[in-house]
Amino acid sequence: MVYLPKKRVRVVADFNLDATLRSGQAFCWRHGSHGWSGWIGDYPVQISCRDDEWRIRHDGISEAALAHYFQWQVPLPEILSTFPDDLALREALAFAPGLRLLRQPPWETVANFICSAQKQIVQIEQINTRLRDTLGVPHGSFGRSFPSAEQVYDAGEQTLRACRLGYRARHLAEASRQVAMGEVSLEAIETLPTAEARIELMRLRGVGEKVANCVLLFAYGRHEAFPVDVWVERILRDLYFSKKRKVTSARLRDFAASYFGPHPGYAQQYLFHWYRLKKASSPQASEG
DNA sequence: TGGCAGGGGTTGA
DNA sequence: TCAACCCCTGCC
Repeated sequence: MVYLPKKRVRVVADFNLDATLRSGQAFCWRHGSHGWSGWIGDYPVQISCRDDEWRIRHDGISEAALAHYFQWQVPLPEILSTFPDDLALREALAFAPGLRLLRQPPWETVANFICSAQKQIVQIEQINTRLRDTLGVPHGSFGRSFPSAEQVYDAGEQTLRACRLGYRARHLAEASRQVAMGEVSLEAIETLPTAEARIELMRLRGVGEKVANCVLLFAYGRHEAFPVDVWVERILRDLYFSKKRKVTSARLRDFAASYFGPHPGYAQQYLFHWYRLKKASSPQASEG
């Protein structure tokens, strides 16, 4: 265990670190006996919670950057109060109170979700680690930060295949080139309306509608983005539709856009986390 | 211990 | 609309 300097101890209301980091939105955090270790951009960070007090060790990251990443300034109760009052959401909220959507670095988020195609969370975490170990910049004995688009582009597809990305290597190599060459500006996307931002992201190789929505939600803070993957499809069909009738994916998307209010992305994160960890593993899972 | 099915998607025909 | 794409895990 490598310890970073302890520079800050602070208390944050309505913040559930475990649920936030286990909910499948970030892949650079690892839990150990001393809490969570991970990265915020190029900065290694260690966090634990004891006696309702957050103990944060880091190496130079600003307080503003910490708050931005964890979205501590977001009025969570106000957002949750906009959710429709149904049984599933009530259970999901009770299961993980204080779960927050992160604001992760755009390039790292794009790369992670390009690699996520047909992968389980554990496997995405392994790929994230291999990309860091192979291509990232060393930060003392703590490890390596996530490689930039330029570093991934320089590495080339064969190196990415050696990181066991499989067919995703070609996608990530090409996407890194598009970003490194400035064909797609991840900075400019920040200022675009969500619909235009989605189209711009989907110009990247390996980025379809689902990945684009993940990036919009987890990197750009667009709570209106609603990624529909096989889990979310499963959840919506199970909880909100009759199992006897076939429901198309397009119908599910329309339903989500109109049903969950102004923050559907937040709602899906609570449902996803709850359903994946609790409901799917319970004997009643198929009873709906 | 090895074979097999399937997984948090995208692309291109 | 559908096959192809790679690798890993769980199951038998």
